[in-house]
Amino acid sequence: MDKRADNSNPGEGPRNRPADTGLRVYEILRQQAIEYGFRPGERVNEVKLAAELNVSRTPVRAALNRLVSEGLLTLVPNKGFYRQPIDIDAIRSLFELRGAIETMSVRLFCERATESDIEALERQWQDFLEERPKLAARQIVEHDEEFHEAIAEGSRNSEALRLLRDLNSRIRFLRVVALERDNCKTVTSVEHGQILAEIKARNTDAAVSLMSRHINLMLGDVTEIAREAVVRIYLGEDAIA
Amino acid sequence: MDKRADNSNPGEGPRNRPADTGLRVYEILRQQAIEYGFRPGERVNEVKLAAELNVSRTPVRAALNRLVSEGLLTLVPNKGFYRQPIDIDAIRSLFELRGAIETMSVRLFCERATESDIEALERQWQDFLEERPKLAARQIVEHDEEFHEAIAEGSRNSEALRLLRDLNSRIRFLRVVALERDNCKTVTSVEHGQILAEIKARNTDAAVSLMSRHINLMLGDVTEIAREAVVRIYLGEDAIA
DNA sequence: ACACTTCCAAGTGGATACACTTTGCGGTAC
DNA sequence: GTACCGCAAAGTGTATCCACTTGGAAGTGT
Repeated sequence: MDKRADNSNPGEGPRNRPADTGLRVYEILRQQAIEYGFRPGERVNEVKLAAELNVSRTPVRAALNRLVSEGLLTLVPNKGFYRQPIDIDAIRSLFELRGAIETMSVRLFCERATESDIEALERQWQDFLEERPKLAARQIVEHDEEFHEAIAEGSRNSEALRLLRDLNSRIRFLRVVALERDNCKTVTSVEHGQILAEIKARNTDAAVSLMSRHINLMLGDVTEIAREAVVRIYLGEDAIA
Repeated sequence: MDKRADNSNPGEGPRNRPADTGLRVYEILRQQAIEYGFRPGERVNEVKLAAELNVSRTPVRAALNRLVSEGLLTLVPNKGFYRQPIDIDAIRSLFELRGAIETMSVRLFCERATESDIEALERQWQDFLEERPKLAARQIVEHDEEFHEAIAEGSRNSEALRLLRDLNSRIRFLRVVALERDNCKTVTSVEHGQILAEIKARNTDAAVSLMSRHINLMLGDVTEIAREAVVRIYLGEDAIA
């Protein structure tokens, strides 16, 4: 049976564009991996995935291969792909690494950003301030990521930006969990305001040290956060309540 | 025709272990990409590669997909895989990024390394000192990478180590070219010695600033190095002489 | 009852088949 | 001579097929 959608009838319709199923599958699986739709340590069943997505195993395998290089999965020969387990050391490493990237970024941003870069950053920050009360934890984290990624972008270092996006997606789940656990008591936006002020004054060192503190705040709680995350993964959303 | 090796005759031989062709192909192609066996910007022909390696397109595509996520290739839908072009800004970004990782690593190394970590590092450095005169540029670069990777390892940050290895392989070619151009005038090992001394004294700040200088040395010449690299890629080894 | 072997189902890894897209070349109309 | 059309070769993207590995359940002997 042809698994492809029902537009096999001739005459009209946008026709099959098989070329983009690859991208589509990749994005779905990436999202699923990030959100721990695959449980940590769990084996990923290619056949089942292919069936769920109504495609063959080929694009599934292509996507999984890429996710291996992104650090989300591992591949055990003759066994298959496994979601990377939650490893406290690895998580700590990721947060530390993010700290190093961000401090570099803010330093370079101070040196290289144009006035309009700074204006854009400030506008983004103010929009966030307004919207924040209405937002769920996950959206707050995403906005936070955008702020930091904007800085990385203004730092004119394309590789740092790329890496930061990677790191962010790998720790997003944990940050959301942490934020929900704290009942959103985190003061992200205030600190962003302070950093912004120093950036505007081009006080590189002050901005860098603020950023460093801002990022490393979470390092102490990594173990607790990871524990909470495991609960969430295995018991679902409402386990917290 | 069956492309597999001639051990199809029954009775003996280690039999086909088709499982590891995937890994083999991946490593070969990765090496080839790193060394610019694929020219920058060039399209990678899957069929030709598969034929050269005597495998089908499947493992080739798997490897290429992973190399996309490693930043060595890009994928253009319906066109194919392309070797990432040599882009001055991207290269500068990579060197900057490496600087950030290395300074973090040496800082954490000073804080976390055991005495035996330090002893091992020193032994490694001295071995390098002895061998260095006999070594070609490429081997020198590889030894240099090992020194820095040992520091990253001692910093107890697995992700930084992983990333550093990635970055190193992506800039290795350029570093080899730079070293050959300079007629090996670079004073890597002396600087390594200085860094080592500060590490042994656990002078974190001094070690960090030495490292920072050590890494950023090359940043100024990036444009020149890239130009030289292009010559090498297109004209072969002896173009320099 | 327990250990050992055998065999089968599930699943991965690789090869091949096939559909679609791109591209360059040659022919034709103007 | 030039612009356009169409066709065919080359090559990518997906599906399917087959070989091999793994793991476990059922069966057998002690």
